Amino acid sequence: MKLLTIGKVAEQAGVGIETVRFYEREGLLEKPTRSASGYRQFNVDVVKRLTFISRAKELGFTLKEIKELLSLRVDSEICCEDVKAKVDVKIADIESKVATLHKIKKALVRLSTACGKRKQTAECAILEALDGRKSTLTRKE
Amino acid sequence: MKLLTIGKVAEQAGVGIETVRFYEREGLLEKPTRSASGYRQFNVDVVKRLTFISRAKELGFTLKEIKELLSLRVDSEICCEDVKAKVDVKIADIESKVATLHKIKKALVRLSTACGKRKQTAECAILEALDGRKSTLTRKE
DNA sequence: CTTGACCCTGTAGTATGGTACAGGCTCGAT
DNA sequence: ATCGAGCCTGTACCATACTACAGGGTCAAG
Repeated sequence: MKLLTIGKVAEQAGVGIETVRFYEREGLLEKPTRSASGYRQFNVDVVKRLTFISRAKELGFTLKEIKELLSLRVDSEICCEDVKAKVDVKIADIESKVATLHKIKKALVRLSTACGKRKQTAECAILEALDGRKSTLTRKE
Repeated sequence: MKLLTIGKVAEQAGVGIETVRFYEREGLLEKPTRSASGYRQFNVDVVKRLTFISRAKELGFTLKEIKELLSLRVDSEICCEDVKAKVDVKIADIESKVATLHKIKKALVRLSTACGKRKQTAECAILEALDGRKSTLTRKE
């Protein structure tokens, strides 16, 4: 089992060293073991976790939500019914996000194809895309 | 053409009054006309714009990116080639987001169905979902 | 055995996206 | 005419998610 220093982990995950320490403080990464001199010794799989966090952030999940997503796995060995309920909420969340993205994309595609053909039709396409529908995303209180 | 006060606009869009003023300052909403006494007079379509901003935010777009998305429509009458290029970048962006969401969703579905059946198989599903793929999302520098 | 790259803790500062006053004017119903 | 709800500007503050020191210890190559 290979152990990495914080610098290696950060580099491989494409994040800053301070960010790794920050995530550790915030409980998104579990506390690593320490060398005799106090250096953090990370397991390689932390890189994967960091990558996941970065992606999830790009998708509009907050660190709090990401922490929940990540904890689903750990908790799943404890109380399965609860976890299933939580997971299903997240799934609905994601489906809603995907649906909204599809609408925006459709509007953009319309804009793109209209470009250079009939300019007038493209007007307001983006705004119209989401017209009238109420968001079903769970509120971040 | 109906004009609305800031309070009405905020209420109808489900955001705070301060938020509307903030977006105006940041250039996400164009400066509304003013009444003799200085009250803002918003056109009804601002509600739509505000709703769009809220949704887009949930999808991980920054206000800066949202501003760009919204400006695509206005600019489209000015320089079409440029706009098309920008729009196409946004489309690729969205496709990448959707793809990542699908992966996370798949992992969650796996977790959900595994729940209560074979507990062991669900382990790490979420992390494995995104393993090894590099994000193609455009960086927010 | 030194020197430079790397690590430690702790604290402070930054950017983003709001949110909350303070202090004051306005509008409309009574 | 007056009183409360609503609007104005301006400034200050907040949470989130980092980012950047300061001041000091560690490790390994030469």
